[in-house]
Amino acid sequence: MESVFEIIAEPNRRAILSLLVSSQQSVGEIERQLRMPQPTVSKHLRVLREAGFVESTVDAQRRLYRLKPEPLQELDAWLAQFRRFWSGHLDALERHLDQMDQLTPTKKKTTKKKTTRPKPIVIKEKLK
Amino acid sequence: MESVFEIIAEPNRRAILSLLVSSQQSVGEIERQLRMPQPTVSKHLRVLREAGFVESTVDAQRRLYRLKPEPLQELDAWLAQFRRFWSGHLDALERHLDQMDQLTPTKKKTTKKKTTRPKPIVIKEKLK
DNA sequence: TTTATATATACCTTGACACGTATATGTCCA
DNA sequence: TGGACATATACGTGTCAAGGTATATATAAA
Repeated sequence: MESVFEIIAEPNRRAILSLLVSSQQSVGEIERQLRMPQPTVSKHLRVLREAGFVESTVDAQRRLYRLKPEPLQELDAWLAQFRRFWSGHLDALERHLDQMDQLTPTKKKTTKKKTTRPKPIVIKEKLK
Repeated sequence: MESVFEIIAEPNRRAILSLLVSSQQSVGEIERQLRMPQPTVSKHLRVLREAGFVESTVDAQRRLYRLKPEPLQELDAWLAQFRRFWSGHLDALERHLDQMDQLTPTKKKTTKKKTTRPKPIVIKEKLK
């Protein structure tokens, strides 16, 4: 369980991270919101903590976990080398994501209206 | 091997992706540059192909593999939810990355000069 | 101090996947 | 047509991580 990549490969861990993005949570709160057994939550939190994704503070019996930015920024840094590449493929991105929307229906099937999606940010910096 | 995240969890696959970012490569070229056995390369390429990370064209006996942007963009999209969060922690990022530099010595230990690093891009768009 | 609540950890089992070795498939060239 | 070259796949093996169940630790509350 070395790399950032292996850590986020686990869906439950990603769920925990996404949950913590809004605010810090106790183990019990995570447990309830994600409907996973308490030992599972604790074990994943341990992995996340040891990898630097989260940190915790003690509040009586509770432990409050909150997000730490560095590992995710590291992931972002890795991804940077590809941004230059895909800047030439923005149209393909639109098609791909719109297709994802089709496959994951949101509310009800109304008339297909053109999805307004924020333009991706293209980074132009020079990469080694 | 469902998700994008599991695909890139494997170091050799990440190496292949990084290699393909410059230009398309044949299996043999990848094999030589990354010094991994040919079946290993082929198997990883298969995984990458089935997950949409790469595509190949036939050139006589060779197969030329090139990058496709969509899955990596999907990863980028997932990461987006955290950017707003870490925009308040830019200083911590600097410290973290500079620390990484320390641990991975580049040329020789000269006097510590302030590393010039391009400012991270902060995305201000609204996220659900 | 007992009991309840909150969290962490130990142990076991299972399954997935990465690797190595061998071989199959396919294309070029002599 | 028969090898040489390039790539893909099949099979057996070992490792490792995730889950379940049980239990340990620690703090609050009665």
